[in-house]
Amino acid sequence: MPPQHQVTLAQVAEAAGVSIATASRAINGSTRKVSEVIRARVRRTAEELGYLPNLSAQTVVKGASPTVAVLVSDIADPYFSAISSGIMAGARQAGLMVTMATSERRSADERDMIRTFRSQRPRAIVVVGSRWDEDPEAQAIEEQLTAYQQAGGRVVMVSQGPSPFDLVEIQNVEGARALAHALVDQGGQHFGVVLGYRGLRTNADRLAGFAQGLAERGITLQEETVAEGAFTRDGGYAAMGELLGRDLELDTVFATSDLMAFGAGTAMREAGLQPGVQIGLAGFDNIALSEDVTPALTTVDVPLGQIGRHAMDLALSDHEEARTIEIPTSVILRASTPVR
Amino acid sequence: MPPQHQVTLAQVAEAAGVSIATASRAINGSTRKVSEVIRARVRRTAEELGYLPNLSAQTVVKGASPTVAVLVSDIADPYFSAISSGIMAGARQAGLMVTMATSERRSADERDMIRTFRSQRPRAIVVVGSRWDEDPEAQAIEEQLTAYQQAGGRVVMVSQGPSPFDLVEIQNVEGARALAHALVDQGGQHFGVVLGYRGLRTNADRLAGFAQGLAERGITLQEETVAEGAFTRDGGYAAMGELLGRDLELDTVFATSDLMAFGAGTAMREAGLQPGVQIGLAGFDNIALSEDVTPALTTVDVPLGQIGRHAMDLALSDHEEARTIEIPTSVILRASTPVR
DNA sequence: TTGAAAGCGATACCAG
DNA sequence: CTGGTATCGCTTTCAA
Repeated sequence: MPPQHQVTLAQVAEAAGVSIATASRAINGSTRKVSEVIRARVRRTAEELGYLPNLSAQTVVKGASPTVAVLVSDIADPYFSAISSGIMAGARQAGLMVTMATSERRSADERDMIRTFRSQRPRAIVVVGSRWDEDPEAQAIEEQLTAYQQAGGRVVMVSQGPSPFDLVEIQNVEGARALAHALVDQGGQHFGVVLGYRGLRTNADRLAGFAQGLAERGITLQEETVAEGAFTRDGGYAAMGELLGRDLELDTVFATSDLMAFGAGTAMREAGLQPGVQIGLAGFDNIALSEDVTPALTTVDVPLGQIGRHAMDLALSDHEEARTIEIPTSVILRASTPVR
Repeated sequence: MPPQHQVTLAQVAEAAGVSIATASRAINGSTRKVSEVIRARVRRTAEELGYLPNLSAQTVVKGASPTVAVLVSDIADPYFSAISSGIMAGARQAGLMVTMATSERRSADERDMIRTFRSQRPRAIVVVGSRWDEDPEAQAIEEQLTAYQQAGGRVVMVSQGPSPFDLVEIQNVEGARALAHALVDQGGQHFGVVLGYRGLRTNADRLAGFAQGLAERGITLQEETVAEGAFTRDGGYAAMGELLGRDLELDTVFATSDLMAFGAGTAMREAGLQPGVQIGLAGFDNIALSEDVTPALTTVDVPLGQIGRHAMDLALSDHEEARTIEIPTSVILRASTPVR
């Protein structure tokens, strides 16, 4: 790292003919006990010299940095980028910087990144993304976060509980269940599921909710009509291919994310099936483009931007007990699931 | 900001029975002149005590933080999130943290954010996104960046030149020109353009390239067949609506981004026109979902992830003169533009 | 109100 | 190789 020559507070003080202490107060003075005259003079001098406070120095003495650290699985995924967008908007309003890292869903990396975050002494750490069942790192991660919290930081998880930390919980089970009801009401009878990794709680919940919803309408979801794949567009494509290869009679397919649904839709078309015509297709998340595809995608709305905002609200609010904010989801029927 | 109680190096040193200096060397010692015995003991002690280095303290004395600051227009836009993803991958490899901010294309905010970035003493600042013509803040921004660079930081711009800084330049003109050729070769004759804000250089370039390409095939793009809108999905929808209202005879529409094309496509359908059948539709960027929509979108590929990587390469490489990396673009013909 | 000086946590130079 | 100490830039008592 090249050393960076910068104007320091001492130089400003000197140029303005005041003490460092006074200069400090004039520029960042919490309790403004500086005469207007001096205050103005110092500020003008700082401006002229191009002074910029050294955030790190401030952090060292204050003990915490005006920063919120965000860990997401994959920023290129519209689900995460939409949530991040909400977080960043909230952070900006609060005058905080955002430091961001992507884990690519590798929990060992996740653990390391949280360590690095802690080194930064951020005001809050927000972890966005589903937890894995039987994650060998889970405990280490929780310990890190707990230690951080005990040292005075705030931890916010975005995904699903239970969590000892603040939580923004997405109602995956309820949403999937409502979707199942709606699809049956539309006349669906033979359902398939394009499932993201089962080990990811989000997928497990969406699957369980969907199966439950079907059951409540007297339909049993068969295990052979469920194909698992990566929780990505490509995973959806592959899983749908597998489903097609099984030679089942499906009239409706539920993919556990919109992204997977897009991939699944392409696989359907390649097999000569038009989603929305010969076969129904539904997703989950209601990402921005789901209404622009043809046919527009039936899905479950998850208010992504709001989630980010709520996460920041929790991160900034000052409370003792861990809180949970429930995020309701709602079914959106579009052309990809025709009424039969 | 709540004070955060943390284990300090001094405590580790004390517990391990060595001096602070030795403890420092044992843990971060660049030139490892510490006996293995002591080194191991100190490290073990640090581990036991849960010591985490204070990054800010390190930054104060070293003069720069192990960080790269990234400014993008809008992280929810797949164009920017894909580039960011590349940047973050590169940063991680280099062991750098990423601090990120979104400007929402407001250049006054952009200026302020760059100031804040500078306060952080990052190793590099990467600015992603098209510049505005006649931007009143342009000079202030350039001054900020220049000052930062003179203080030893690296500046990388991602978009278009000319730039006094390192630059990752996307060949917008060439791409649009090649697209025009391809579309004419497919039999297109009456072209319309759904244009993002003209003031944004990216759009101006894409429009100019497209017009030039058409001209080279003997077709003059009429101004009345160009409709301008926000550089977003909604802008594309609105601009296409406007174009449709003008009652022109168009057989092919070029939108200056895929996102705008998606919006335009929806507007077309609402007007009873099937893209890819009655009318051709092409975009620009080749974002992830452009091949999953129906009909798959003809577009110009921009290797988004690579761009982020290249930006990091420039940010990390140590050179005197500003460099430019040209990013080639290539036409991808898909079903949204039928051969006539 | 203002200034002098004691830290904050860590690095690195200089002796030993 | 190890330790003492000046120093980084800034905030914050504590006096004046």
